[in-house]
Amino acid sequence: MTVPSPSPADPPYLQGLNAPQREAVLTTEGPVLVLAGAGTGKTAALTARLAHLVATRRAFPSEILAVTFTNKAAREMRERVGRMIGPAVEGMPWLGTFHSIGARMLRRHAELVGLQSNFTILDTDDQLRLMKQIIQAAGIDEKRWTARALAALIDRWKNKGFTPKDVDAGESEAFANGKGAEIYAAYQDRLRALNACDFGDLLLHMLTLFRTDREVLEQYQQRFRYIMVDEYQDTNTSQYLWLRLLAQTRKNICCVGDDDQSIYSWRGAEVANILRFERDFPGAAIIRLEQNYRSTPHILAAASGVIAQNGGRLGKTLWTQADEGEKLRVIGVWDGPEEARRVGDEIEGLERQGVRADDIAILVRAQFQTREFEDRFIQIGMPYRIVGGYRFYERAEIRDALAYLRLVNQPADDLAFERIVNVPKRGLGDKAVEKVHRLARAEGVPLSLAAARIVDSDELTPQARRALGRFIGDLARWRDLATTMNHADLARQILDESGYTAVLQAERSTEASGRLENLQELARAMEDYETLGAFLEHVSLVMDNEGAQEEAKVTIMTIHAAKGLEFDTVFLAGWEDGLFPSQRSLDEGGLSALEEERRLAYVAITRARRRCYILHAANRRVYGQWTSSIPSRFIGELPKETTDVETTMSGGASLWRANWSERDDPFANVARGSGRGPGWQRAQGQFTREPTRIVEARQSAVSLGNKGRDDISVGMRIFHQKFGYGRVTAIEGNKLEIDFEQAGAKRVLDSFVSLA
DNA sequence: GTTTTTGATATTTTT
DNA sequence: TATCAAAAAC
Repeated sequence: MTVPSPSPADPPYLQGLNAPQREAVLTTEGPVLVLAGAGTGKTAALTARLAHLVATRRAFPSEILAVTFTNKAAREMRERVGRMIGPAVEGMPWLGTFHSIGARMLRRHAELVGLQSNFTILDTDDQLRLMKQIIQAAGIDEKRWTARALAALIDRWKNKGFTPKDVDAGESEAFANGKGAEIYAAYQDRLRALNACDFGDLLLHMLTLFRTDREVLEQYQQRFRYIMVDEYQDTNTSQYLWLRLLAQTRKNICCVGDDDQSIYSWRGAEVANILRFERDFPGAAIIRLEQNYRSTPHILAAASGVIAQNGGRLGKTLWTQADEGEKLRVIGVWDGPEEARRVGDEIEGLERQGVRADDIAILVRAQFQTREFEDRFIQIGMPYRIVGGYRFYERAEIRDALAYLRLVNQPADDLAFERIVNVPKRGLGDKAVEKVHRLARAEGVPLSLAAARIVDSDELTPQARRALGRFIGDLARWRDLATTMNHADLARQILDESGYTAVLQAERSTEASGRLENLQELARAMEDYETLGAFLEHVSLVMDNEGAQEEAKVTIMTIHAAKGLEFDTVFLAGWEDGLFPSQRSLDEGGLSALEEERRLAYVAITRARRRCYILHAANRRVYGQWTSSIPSRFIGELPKETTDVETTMSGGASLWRANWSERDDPFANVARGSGRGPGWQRAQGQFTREPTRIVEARQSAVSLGNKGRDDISVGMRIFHQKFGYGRVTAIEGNKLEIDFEQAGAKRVLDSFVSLA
């Protein structure tokens, strides 16, 4: 296809796009694969394409299926398309994540798979608790086959598009004493009885329907004139089959992705899907977006140098018109704390040069690495933000409150019932709940119904009977109120009348007051939704909540969480063999696991616009044990001319090297011999060393401190934002040593505490 | 029925 | 080293 050159007559959505981007927009008919490298304006092309389809009346907005993986990506696309085509974007019900679209479809056809349309969407936590019950019922050794492992197994099957019938005997044999498929079937039966489904089901149920019910499939094939898929490299088999069925008749499917950024294979993503696109859709147009608008040539060269070590790539050559910029800096330090200190120092230096904290990110391989930085930043008073960790809707108090609401919304939700039947404590222990369980099983009814019946009998002790009766009565009343009352107010009333708030108020700790605030925030968030059902759906599908971004902060997060983001300055911490690439990927998984780690390295480097620091430490504490390690092999793959290497160890490179020299390392010969064997790094790990020098360094830093405030003295009780209440045990300049009631002994800056 | 003690167990986590 | 869940003690 010939690509029109830019002209003033271009519609607005084409302006500012380069030639390949235009081609991606204008090639509307037939299958299209857009290979979009990091920072090549993928989203711009995708949204313009959507606008183009609507503007040229090729399809109504409601006839376009546009799927993403994250809510964030979906939201962003909706906003950008809205800016181009105006309010017509409101009529795009089929722009969303795989799961939200799957849920929307499934609610319309729920009865065809044996569910009611108000089914509950279970999260991982519910899933696990359910699995535990099934394991017990099946009489399987819980130690050998944990609920976690079996849930993961079923997840994997669902990702592959397997229903219990499709699990072949060989695979079933290998798990849970050959009961794999049986457990899977039992799990599905339970879900149906609970009128619930898990994340995998949102796709799998629809896939099954598409396969078995021609009418349903044709209805959607007819409707979707055009299909667009973002991050195609992350699709799993079930999603792939789902898409292929939908695209079968019209074949207007446009997939955008980057095989080099496939980092979710452990979540079921199949890079193969993108690699074989041409075979699946013969005659597909392949468009490469290779002009990078994000990073400097040095950063691109470094990223390319690393990813070039991988085999089986579709291959892209990123280029840029940007100025050369700074080289990457590879910094070797003695240990984890020094790494954090060093990064803190660099950031302070950058801020003095006018770099804003929002433009800086620290990316780590694993969540536990964030702690070292958190400790340091609290100490020096640097504002930071940790992305990931617990999310709002995963907090215990929120999940409790949600369980109440779920039970009001859907009486058959046994998992919700179990969660809160004795929360807050109302004297209904295992014994009482067990009786309700038995009755429910015997009569084949939900727990809440069984509970209502058992209250009318003399099965329970008078105390339990009274408590359960009250609970059931409350539930009935709330359900009644739900028909008339605004649901946010209902939530507040439920929390009050159940005694949940009272218990927290009685607790009087910082934690408890935080929880109360969270609950208030929950009720407030409910006001944004039309119905209780709509709110619960939102919660199930959107596990994150965006808190308002107040002040400029440095962001600390995992590389996985950083995918799709960009920052001026990026610090990549912990580039050591065994941590990154992870020990797991070195021990098992073979070449493909290592290559995924390498793609992760590629993603990490390409997050940087202008400056990229890579750090590695000689010693690190892992699970409380000091472990020494060598720089990541990925550092060796960085092209020499793009990097500056330095080490901050006072002893210089010799000391650094001494750490694994033959002089005191019994495994040195193994190490030098193979250098690549999977086992030797672990052997290296046995060799530990206590870094006494660090303690001295800390003390000297303290003595340099300012003179501090004069309203605090030893023995005073103070309050700290993060650590709560504590007593001052020592003062050194502006630094305080405090014995916190909750957090134990910590060293903090005096400006961060207030008098209690 | 609730609280304390022990003990095993640890990546990445879009939905 | 922390955490979280199951077992034991209260």
